[in-house]
Amino acid sequence: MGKKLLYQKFNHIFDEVLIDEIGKIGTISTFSKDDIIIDINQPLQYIPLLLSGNIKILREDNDGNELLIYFLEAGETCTMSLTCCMGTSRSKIRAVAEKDSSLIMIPVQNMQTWFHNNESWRNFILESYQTRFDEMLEAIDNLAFMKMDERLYKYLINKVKLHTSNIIIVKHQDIAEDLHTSRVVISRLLKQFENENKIKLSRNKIEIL
Amino acid sequence: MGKKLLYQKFNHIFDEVLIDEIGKIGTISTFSKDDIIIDINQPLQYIPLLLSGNIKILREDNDGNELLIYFLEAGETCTMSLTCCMGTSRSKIRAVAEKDSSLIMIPVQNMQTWFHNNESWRNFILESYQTRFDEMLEAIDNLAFMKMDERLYKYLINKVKLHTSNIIIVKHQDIAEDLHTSRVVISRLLKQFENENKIKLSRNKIEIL
DNA sequence: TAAGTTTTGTGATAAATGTTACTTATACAG
DNA sequence: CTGTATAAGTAACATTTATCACAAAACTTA
Repeated sequence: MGKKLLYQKFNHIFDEVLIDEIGKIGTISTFSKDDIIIDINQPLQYIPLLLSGNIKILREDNDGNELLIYFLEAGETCTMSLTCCMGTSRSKIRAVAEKDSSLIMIPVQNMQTWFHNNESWRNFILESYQTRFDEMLEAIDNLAFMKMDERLYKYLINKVKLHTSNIIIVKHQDIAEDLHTSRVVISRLLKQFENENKIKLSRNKIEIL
Repeated sequence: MGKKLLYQKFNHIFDEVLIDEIGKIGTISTFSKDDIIIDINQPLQYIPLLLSGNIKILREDNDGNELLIYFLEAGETCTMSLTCCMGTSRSKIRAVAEKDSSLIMIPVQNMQTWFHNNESWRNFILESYQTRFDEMLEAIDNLAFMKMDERLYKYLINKVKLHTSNIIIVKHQDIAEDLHTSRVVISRLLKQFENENKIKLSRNKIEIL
């Protein structure tokens, strides 16, 4: 089942030899919504490829406050902790399942071998870095050039795309944590959006109009 | 002369075959302080390797306001616009010479060939991505978790390291542009640092104590 | 040497965000 | 069905940052 998903999602990225090898070596893992997949400072022994679901990548400050950097989606380039590509031992980010997700975990040792021996893996790694790099640039832009209301609205639009639904189930507190701000600020801005007919609010639920 | 620098800076990173080839194909360019090396939306046809000097990498918002993302230094991994590694046609960042710098420009076509044929180049590219990725994470942390005074102080410390001098020649307006804030805010914070005996101020000059 | 220009510092005010407290509404558990 | 817990909205106030205006000091140019 998982191997089937692997083929389905990656057959246009990896050559068949590599897919077979990944299928043999990799371990399928499933995570429920809100499960921590990788934690900060956790030793990295696997490269996870996302088969289904989606994942949010977070940074943490010295006081334990978090910030969402970007979301990962299935089927797309989904190297999560890019430090693992280099065999660096500990994660600098936290990966949390945004919804129920399944991944195939590949032992890190193979990464280097494939990197030298397999052209499709090399291209995949390079493309993953590039995609992540672009998303980091976007995260920097959001923080440096946007006010909180703009960041919030963009966040809501991203959630809608991710869940392919105009209604997102989320608490104001959760949004505040992702955006590294206070719950009151988020409640105020959301109310303002409602007054501007951009969204409709209910408890635990936001509908983007 | 430039070829000598190339050997000196990169002989422990690249194998000899690659260094020779870079020396043959590459064009040495020199830039003066404040020269624009790569501009935003500029078509990318070369991969620049930094031989000497240092460079600052900037983002720009829709109104033309800039933000410093990170500095590049010579001899270290110095892939500047990582998009060029993928043959992406236009730059998303602006690269400006922080001090007089020299670079060797490699036509982009070779990048892909070497990437598949040369292990030392592959390792170099991978390591460059990783280094830049770490610096982007740091830029995100600075923006999300730090107040302007902390960012400013860190900026000053970085400048000191870059120029290997406790005295940096810079205008308040330039700092304000790098940190994407207003000149008045920077002048006030610097004055406060002086009052706290962290720095000593003169016109066009700051000495870190 | 004087005039002009540039840089810096300060004051006043505004806007954005953060924090604390509290009330109200809604969902959940027994 | 009721009590409790949780989530959301609002008020008041504080802090940080941004903007505008202007004066003073220092540097440059003629």
